[in-house]
Amino acid sequence: MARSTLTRAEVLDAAALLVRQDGPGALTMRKLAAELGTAVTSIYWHVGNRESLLDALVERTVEEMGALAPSGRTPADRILSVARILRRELRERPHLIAMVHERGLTERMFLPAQQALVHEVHAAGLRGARAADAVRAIQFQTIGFLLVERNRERSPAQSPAENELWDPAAAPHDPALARAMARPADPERLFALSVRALVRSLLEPRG
Amino acid sequence: MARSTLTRAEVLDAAALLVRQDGPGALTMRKLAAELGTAVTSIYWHVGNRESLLDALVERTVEEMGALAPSGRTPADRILSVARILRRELRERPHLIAMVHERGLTERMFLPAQQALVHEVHAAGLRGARAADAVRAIQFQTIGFLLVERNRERSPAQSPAENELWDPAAAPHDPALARAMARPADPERLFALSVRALVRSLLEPRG
DNA sequence: ACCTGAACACCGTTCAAGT
DNA sequence: ACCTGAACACCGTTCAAGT
Repeated sequence: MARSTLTRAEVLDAAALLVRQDGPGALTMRKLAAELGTAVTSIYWHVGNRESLLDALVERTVEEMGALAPSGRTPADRILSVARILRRELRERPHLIAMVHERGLTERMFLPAQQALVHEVHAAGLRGARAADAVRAIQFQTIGFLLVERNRERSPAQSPAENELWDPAAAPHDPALARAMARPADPERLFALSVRALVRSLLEPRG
Repeated sequence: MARSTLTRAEVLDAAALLVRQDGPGALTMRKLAAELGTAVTSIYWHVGNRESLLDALVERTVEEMGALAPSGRTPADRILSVARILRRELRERPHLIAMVHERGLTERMFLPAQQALVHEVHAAGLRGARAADAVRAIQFQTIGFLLVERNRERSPAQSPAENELWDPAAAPHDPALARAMARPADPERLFALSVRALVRSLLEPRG
């Protein structure tokens, strides 16, 4: 009942599964071999070594981020929709995205989104260097936000917790502010609010 | 010519040196022991194990981020100055900051900055929940920007490079835009521009 | 209280040998 | 062309033993 010969694609699939579940640290050549029912060394024949196996997974992830369709009536709305799509896609593949990030391929992964942003910013009337600045500012903000957000989620047991950090004494004249800082942030809301605020300012006439 | 007895502080110093130079991956218990001229196992007596050694380094970094003094005449200027100080501090300790980030302690590290932001946002007239949102939006943007920026620097050999990604055909009606996208971004400028744009919008009356 | 070497269970990788 | 086991050089960690 032996498998037909092992395939590079099979190796990648099994590896992707391990990484999706428990992150790259959980991907061991020996564990992977056990999963596939082969000798460790066969894997080397198909993918070279661990590093290039991970590279191949990253490459696949970058390709998967291809298509995206903005929606909304105004350029500002459509830009927000692009940001939201990015957010959703990234949140579905946290480990793999982190690996893309580590390999410095974030930019290439975001090219489709970047092109959509260029289109919208142009439609909003921005031109030349100012349009390029706006696209980059939005792109940095979106990606940056997601990196921060992901970090927060990964470590739910902050010490000290936010509410310990913000006792009312910290903002003596505005207890409502202190209370608001002590409450956990709603990332979805904060994300939309931030992108909207930045976009409003960038698309403003003059500048 | 034997050393006087080994010290926890000595272990931390030597470890910090290794990490500052080549990142946490370069910190090996055996290498560290060699550096200190002791047996590997002595280190365990002083710091427990590798993980808690790294934790201790991170703790020290968090403490070092303590003081910061905003400057400038308007709240908006002072907020920008806080963001700039953060940027400078973080750029001086890239590896350690990444470790703080990995351990989910970014928030605690940023508490002093957060408090400064609360002060300025309050001075600008914002109150309650709206002030809290503004503080968080600025904080997320600043930290996020730095994470993205750091990632770019760490991997200068993007493939394909930005200028290959942006040939003039990509933005048919605005060659100036295409040229601007093909040029490398100036992070310092983009950072100031982004923070200013976001702050302007957040501090605006109404909202 | 502090340090030591030996040993254990894990890695990634190479290589000569098989079919 | 594909797979194998043995071996190598590295890890972090534990432990009984020293002083």
